[in-house]
Amino acid sequence: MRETASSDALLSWYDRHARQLPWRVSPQDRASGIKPDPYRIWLSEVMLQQTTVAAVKDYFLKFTALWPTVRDLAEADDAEVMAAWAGLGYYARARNLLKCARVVTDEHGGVFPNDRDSLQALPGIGPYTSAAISAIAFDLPETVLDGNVERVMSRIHAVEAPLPTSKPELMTLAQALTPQKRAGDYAQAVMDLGATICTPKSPACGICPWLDACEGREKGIASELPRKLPKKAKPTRRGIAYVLRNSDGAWLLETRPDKGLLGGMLGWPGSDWAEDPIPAPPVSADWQPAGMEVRHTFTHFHLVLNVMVAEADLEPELGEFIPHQSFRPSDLPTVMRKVFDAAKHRFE
DNA sequence: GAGACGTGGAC
DNA sequence: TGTCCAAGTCT
Repeated sequence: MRETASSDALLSWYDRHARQLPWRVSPQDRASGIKPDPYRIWLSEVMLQQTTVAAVKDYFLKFTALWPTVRDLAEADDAEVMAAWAGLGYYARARNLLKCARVVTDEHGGVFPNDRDSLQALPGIGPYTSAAISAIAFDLPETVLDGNVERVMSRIHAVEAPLPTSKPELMTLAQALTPQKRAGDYAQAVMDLGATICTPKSPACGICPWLDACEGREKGIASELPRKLPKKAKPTRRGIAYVLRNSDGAWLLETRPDKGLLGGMLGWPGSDWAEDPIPAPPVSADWQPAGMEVRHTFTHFHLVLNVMVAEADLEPELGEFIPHQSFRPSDLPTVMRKVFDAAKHRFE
């Protein structure tokens, strides 16, 4: 006879096995009355959207060191924030992060609202993040439904319908398990379970606190769940990137338009990215191939970039020369950093 | 509601 | 090398 999954069983496991994370208040500290800082919870949740804990840690520490409060972040320069986010991906998050910090500072007196609807009205905060902040920062009994919770719910209830069709059903199941007390600990507990025990491949069912309640395990299909609709194949696009240095050693870069791919980020001038790109050098110069092409895969296409290099002092129509001293490759999104790595040996 | 939107690590 | 995936949101 299968047992019933209980939030108490999971909370008991969490009390012993909670991960220590830079933004987290441990269950023991919570019990002694320590409350999380909503700013840090919000920042961590935005960074964690579609991003691994390992990748987020250093960025979180850097951001909180540079901007300790939401007001500090609201007053920051856009370019500095985008540069600090470089490498973390999904750059709309950084643009919305700044918008959100400024709305919270200007319209909410620098205090994050503590209800879901107000939170979800803020830029970059959707259904998941509003629930996560409500639960983790304010201990409100909201139900978080992220990829972890979807996987855990689909397994313990053996939901065989594929995502995203099954999402409403998984939400109903998740809500039924959400306790009224210790909502913040519970939300983090179920996500920790998904991240450390109930993993996508080879789940560690033997040490799962919900082992005896898991219908997927009983049926022997836990590791196959959740089922997902097949993905579409990625097309390959091509492009040309132009790396130009002037006689002062400055590099020609441009800030990309806010909308679209790598929006708001620094990058090398280039052609369009298409099946058959049209060359578009930023200035007339003696362009030479760098000798290496750059390969990079985005979420929905593969990119092969031809890298061209030149030295010239002509004033370009687009972009600006960034002085040698203030140019940091780490300020670039990864694909643009790869372009620099492919080009730089030609300037040595 | 389906597609756009990044990256690095695991296998 | 290729595929999958990770605390989603926006349009």
